[in-house]
Amino acid sequence: MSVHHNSLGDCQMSFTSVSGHLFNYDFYEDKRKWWSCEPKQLFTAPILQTCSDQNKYIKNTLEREAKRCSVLIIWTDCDREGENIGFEVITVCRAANPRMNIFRAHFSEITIPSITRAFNALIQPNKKVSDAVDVRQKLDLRLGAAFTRFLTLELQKLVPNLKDMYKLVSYGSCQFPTLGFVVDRFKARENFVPQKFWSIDVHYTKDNMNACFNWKRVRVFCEQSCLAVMSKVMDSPEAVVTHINTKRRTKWRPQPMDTVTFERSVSSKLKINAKRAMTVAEKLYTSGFISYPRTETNKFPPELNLVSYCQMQTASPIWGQFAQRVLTNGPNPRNGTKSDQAHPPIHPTKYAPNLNGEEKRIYELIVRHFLATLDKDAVGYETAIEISINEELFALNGLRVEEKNYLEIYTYDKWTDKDIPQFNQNERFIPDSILMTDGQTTAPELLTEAQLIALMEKHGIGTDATHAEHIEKVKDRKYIVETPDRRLKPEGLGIGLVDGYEEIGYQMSKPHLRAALEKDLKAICDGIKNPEEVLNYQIKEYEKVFNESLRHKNKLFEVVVRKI
DNA sequence: GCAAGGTC
Repeated sequence: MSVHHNSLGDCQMSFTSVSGHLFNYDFYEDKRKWWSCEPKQLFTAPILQTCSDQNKYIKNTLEREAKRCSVLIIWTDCDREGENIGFEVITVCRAANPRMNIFRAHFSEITIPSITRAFNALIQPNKKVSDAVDVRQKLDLRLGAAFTRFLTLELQKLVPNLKDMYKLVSYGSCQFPTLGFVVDRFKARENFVPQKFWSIDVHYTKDNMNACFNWKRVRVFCEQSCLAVMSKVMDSPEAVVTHINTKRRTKWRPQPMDTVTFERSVSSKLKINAKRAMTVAEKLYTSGFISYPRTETNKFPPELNLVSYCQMQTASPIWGQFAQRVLTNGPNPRNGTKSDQAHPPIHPTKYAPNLNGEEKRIYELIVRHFLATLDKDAVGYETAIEISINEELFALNGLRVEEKNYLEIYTYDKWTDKDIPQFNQNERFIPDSILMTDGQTTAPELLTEAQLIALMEKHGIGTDATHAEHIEKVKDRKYIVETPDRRLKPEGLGIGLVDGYEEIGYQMSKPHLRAALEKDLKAICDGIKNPEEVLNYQIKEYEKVFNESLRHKNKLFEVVVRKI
């Protein structure tokens, strides 16, 4: 937004917009061809900012408007990338009109109170935050280009028909850790050694119900000790009820939906991939049916008019009555604690009765989730019975769901009654049977997409907008595949790359490197570290890895080639 | 033919 006046009182304003970053870093022309230089040179080769043809129109608009205005107010998202985009706008406008006064609006959602508040409390743009993004951009470009060219070209030398199988072998600071998570789980599964265990179950039929009491020690890994307990129990097999305890239990309704929750829910509950989920969400957003789908916020801002969004849903023949009930009792959101200071949680913004297919299912999930967050937790009563047989303890748990509440709308969650017979304190009985059982521990399953996204978020790999893309990329590179039961399995090339780097002593596929960078970026934002120093340090560290890859390239690629 | 981050 630019203001055509010296003060912010009585003035004319003009609004214009950008669409993501205006500029992108790239190497100069002489280094863009893959064979133009040694990949190693890309660590130090000069780089420049380029503006795509599409973005040139936006740039022209900014320049034109800047010339007519005396004040510039930046209203980009109030997150790290948003601050950087703000500075791209500032650079363009200042070049067109050096006398401009520049301000930054700080707002966390687009509601009238929030916008008004931001306008009345304009601040200065934060260069430090923007600098941190510059460091990330430059580093990602240099590392990505250098390692990707190196890996691809070297491997092509060794495997002449590589091109038929893999169009390129890439490295990226997010791709590799994403791959690493998948490989880690695969290896945990491969290397898993099952362990035998033993347990004891007590069966007793009462009130026409077969009750199975579980051993309080759950299980032991030694057959002899289980046999010892078994013989003690059989010596005097009368059970006495030692405790009866009934407790109120609640099952919590979901928290407002952020992007990661959205992707994970769609992936696990609707069996639709995260990438596809985001594409559909994008479409629902641009059609006006849902709010902005890329958000890290899981609490509703007080200014958001939940009542009106709820009201819209009362038109539905399926969940209209539920929406009405939410309105009567609340709405009563179960807020989380995360906020990206840029967007509210994902919520429906319009009733959409005419959707079909995946759009319909995804919209329905968003609405059901939204209404569920505004309702009440489910309430149940858990009865725990404890019995003692010759001093050995066994337990039986029953559940009675008293109020389903949010579960009525959030049909993806299940919480069902478990009926058990009535018992009295000190009641004695002879069990129908006391059985020693055995089993063995089972290997962890391969990762699901939902689990992988959770890991990425936990370790700071990628952003809300990019998790799904990174997963898609490592699939596209043939580092991993999706199994028929929707689990992620590494392929030979993926395992080879991870092992190859470990072989020469670098954990390129572990999340620590990216996490360390994130920490440095935070330090730049907080003014503790200098951006140039961080950049130089990071480049040097990766250059070391690169040089070692060169020095040990035989060893590195020997491992890779063996696996493909 | 490279990255990751915006966004459509």
